[in-house]
Amino acid sequence: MENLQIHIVISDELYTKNPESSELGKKIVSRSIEMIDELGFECFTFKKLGQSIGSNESSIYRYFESKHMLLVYLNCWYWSWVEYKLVFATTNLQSKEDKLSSAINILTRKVDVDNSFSYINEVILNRIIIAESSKAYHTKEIDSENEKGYYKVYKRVVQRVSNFVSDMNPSFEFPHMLVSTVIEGAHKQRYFSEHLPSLTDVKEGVDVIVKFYTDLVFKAIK
Amino acid sequence: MENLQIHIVISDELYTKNPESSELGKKIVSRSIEMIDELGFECFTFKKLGQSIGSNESSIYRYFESKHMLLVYLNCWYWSWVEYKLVFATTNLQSKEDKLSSAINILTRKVDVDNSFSYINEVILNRIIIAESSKAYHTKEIDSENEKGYYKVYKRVVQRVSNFVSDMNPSFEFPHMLVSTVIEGAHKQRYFSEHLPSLTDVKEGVDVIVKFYTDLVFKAIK
DNA sequence: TATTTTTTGATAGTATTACTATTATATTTG
DNA sequence: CAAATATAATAGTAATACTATCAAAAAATA
Repeated sequence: MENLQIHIVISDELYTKNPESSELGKKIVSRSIEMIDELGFECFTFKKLGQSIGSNESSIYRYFESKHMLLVYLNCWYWSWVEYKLVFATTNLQSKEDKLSSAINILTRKVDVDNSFSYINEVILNRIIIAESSKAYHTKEIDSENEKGYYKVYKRVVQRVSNFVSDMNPSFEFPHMLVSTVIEGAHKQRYFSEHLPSLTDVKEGVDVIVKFYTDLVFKAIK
Repeated sequence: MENLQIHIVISDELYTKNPESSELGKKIVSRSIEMIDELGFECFTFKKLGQSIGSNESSIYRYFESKHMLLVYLNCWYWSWVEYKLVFATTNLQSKEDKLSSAINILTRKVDVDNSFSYINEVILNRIIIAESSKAYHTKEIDSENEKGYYKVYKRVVQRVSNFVSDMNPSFEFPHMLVSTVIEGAHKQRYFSEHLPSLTDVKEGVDVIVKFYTDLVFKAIK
């Protein structure tokens, strides 16, 4: 893919000070992605992050209210990026089948390097979204946070692909369920294939996840 | 369902002292289910649990090493109970279709009261499994804990239903992926329907989740 | 260039968590 | 009734997830 220097804009409700507005802010985001991946979300702390980037804990709190909000921010960044990929890949496609299968491909494939967004490593970000993102919304605050719009990008991605499903088969009753099942399922399968492989049918070397979910969708809506 | 007083046996690696061996132990389990549901796993602590059951924090630690291990225990109890339901519902069924659709029904339906297990409320337990169980295995310790067998019951449930899938269509390549997608998907859809309804197509009153996943499976393996 | 404003760093402090350790007191069992 | 076991009470620890304050550095502006 080309190196378009595109900018992903994140709603200012998700941060206290925009991390894109300074070098320190970008360092906080990029290093936090690496550290959450290395340590897991539970063991990751702002203190450790500060030490690792040669900055102070209190400075990080000036960008993000809490590590929870940082995870919400990363989640939003990730889905904005997926949405961009999705729109980019499906615009100008003529056939409805191609649009849908291209969308499923984007949602279920293994993420590879994208140099359009310099300070964020999408491969690692994808790994932490798979492993940790559910901790952002499996909390007692989900309803109030949803009202504040924290998850609207994710919902928009589901809506876009649901529209492709409905375009193919307008009488199919469950497009949103199908699409959210595919997205969440593909993530789970990648996690399982690494840690609980008997819950999958992934063979070494071959990436069957895209194929599995593509077949599933096209058969479901037939 | 009949009131068979059946006993679910949990591997002794999951507790320090068997909670079924005393009144206090049973109280710990039953009240912890309620409290995790009320407070969420993050805000639930052994101290609060102790206060609530009129017992001491240190006494609870004598049964469970940590609140993480308690969650693993509850997870295991839940899947052992599902496995029992599954075997009970499918034994003696003659047709392969009936076996599979009965299994999908067990895995995706809304749980209702079961008085066979006196001190555990399965309705609430189901709710916390949906909302909190992923926190048990989305940790950095997953691989070592999997080796210790903490997730073997869940894997056995997936295996059993995968066998039904393979019985129906021996050439279907991805039975485990299909079954784990259905189980995880149905849980997610129940969570979404309550908190992020735009990710689903659930209408008030009607339970479409069972129908959706049943259709999905039968179309997938055709 | 000087001054003001903004940003960052350093330090200290708090309440809570997730435990461990010790000892005393009940309760059960032989 | 004695011995063993289970539970309760209390204290203590290191770490977490912050907040508050103030000084120093850097950037913006006059």
